[in-house]
Amino acid sequence: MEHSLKEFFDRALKEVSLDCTVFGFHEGELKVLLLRWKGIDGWSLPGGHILLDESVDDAANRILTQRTGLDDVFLQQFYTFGNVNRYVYHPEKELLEKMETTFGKGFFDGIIFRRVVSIGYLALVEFDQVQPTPDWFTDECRWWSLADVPHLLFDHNEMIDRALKALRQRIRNQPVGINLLPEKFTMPELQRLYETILGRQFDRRNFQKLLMSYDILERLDEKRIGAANKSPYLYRFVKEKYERAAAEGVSFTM
Amino acid sequence: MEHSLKEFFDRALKEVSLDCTVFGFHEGELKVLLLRWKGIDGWSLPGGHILLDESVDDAANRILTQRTGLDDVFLQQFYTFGNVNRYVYHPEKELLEKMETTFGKGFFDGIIFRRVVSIGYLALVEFDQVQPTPDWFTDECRWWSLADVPHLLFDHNEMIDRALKALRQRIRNQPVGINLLPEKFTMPELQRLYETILGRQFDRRNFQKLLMSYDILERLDEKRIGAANKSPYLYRFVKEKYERAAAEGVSFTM
DNA sequence: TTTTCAATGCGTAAATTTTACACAAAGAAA
DNA sequence: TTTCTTTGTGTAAAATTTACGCATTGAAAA
Repeated sequence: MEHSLKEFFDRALKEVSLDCTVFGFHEGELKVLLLRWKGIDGWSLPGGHILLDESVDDAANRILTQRTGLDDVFLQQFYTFGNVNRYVYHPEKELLEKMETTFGKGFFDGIIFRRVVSIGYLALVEFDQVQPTPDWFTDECRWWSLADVPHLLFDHNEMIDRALKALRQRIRNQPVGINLLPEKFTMPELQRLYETILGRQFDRRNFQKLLMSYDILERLDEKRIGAANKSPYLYRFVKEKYERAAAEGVSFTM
Repeated sequence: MEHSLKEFFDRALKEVSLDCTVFGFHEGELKVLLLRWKGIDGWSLPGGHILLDESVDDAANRILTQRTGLDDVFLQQFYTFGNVNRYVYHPEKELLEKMETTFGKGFFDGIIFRRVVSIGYLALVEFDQVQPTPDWFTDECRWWSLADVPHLLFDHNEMIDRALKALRQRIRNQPVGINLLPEKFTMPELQRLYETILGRQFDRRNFQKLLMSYDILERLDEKRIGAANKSPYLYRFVKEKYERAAAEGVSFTM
């Protein structure tokens, strides 16, 4: 990493940033990945700036890989945030001062942030596969339940709200489960995922009927054992069929 | 207008721009508003840069008003374009040289465009109400039928493609007609608008049934006379009801 | 070992929504 | 007056979505 921001921004865009809302699904809850900044006491979404020779999509993938250790995940732009007062939640000046305390006087020399527009990306990852990795800028990297998300820096609470709305829209046309669940899962687990994202309950039998009608799932000869009830079958997505469905679009009508 | 770009960019973001795909509906066709640049022989979407004290949405409205003379129109962000090679279609260097020929040597002094990310906006306007107004940068301002759109500067052809896709999606959840049609219109006119946008035909009777079921249209006691056939009734959107429907979302299921 | 309890697997009937379709009437033009 | 094109209207069939019950499984409790 460079010793000064200036060196970094000689290679990157200053007025545009990119923030990822990373969703995971664990113990029947939707979680979001947040970072605690070094030096200042505040949480935010993982984000970063775009290198000059890198497309915005590439930048999103790079940042996500650096942050979660994951590659090749669902990652789509959903909205670009450009309010004048995006920084109002934590005045920039105060923030810069605190960071200079941490990183040393002169850290910001040659750099003036006039204003930053941020491109919001929505990422869906398999919770168990993620290795949250705090970096040079970050003290801590943690999953939060949506309900518990604290007051974040900048406009990042608004970003999460919009990301969730975007997710709710996209789940209706794309078979999103493959991105949030492990390789093998039961039908009730898949249903709980849908119920959690959409905030509604579905009829067990109708849900199974609809999902199977997409012809993207395969029932395995294995069952999940251990619980005090009838053991449910395990399913998995059939990759080729899934990809065709994702391209053509499904319609989740419940 | 400033005499140098530098003066302008002292007050505006350089690395972010904004381009509007402005759709209008005329003679049963979907049209898009394009500009021909002064100095260089090329067409593009109307766009511009964002002032430092102006939100991105405000900038879009300002640019659109300057360009079309219209205020208070449907205007929504749909995608942000950030490929490294966005300018590949018309190499920036060549473009700058031509512009210096037109605007005078030194026009670009103090300004280096490293790279520009552009936020795409979708605008829907009433064709007859628009007064296309070429500005200082622009030789000509003209409506083009979608099928006839020429090869545009930068990635603007791709922008129109994506804007149309976005429009097709949004027409399914928002009663978009009000933005593209004049105050009063006939049911066949409304149907033709939907058919044009979606590129499909609908049954006349089912279309009327569905649109009336939204409870946002009012049939007037007037008819459109003049054509060699039975005179169709005129309809109009009932504003309050329309706004409630737009907020809650309709579902155009055909 | 037996019983209990909670969750799963499976199929059919009812309700709702979407699609298909035909004929009479209006109005300008021939 | 006739012709021609387009509009206004309602109902039946098809498809989709919703509602719902019972037998079975497997761990835990008795």
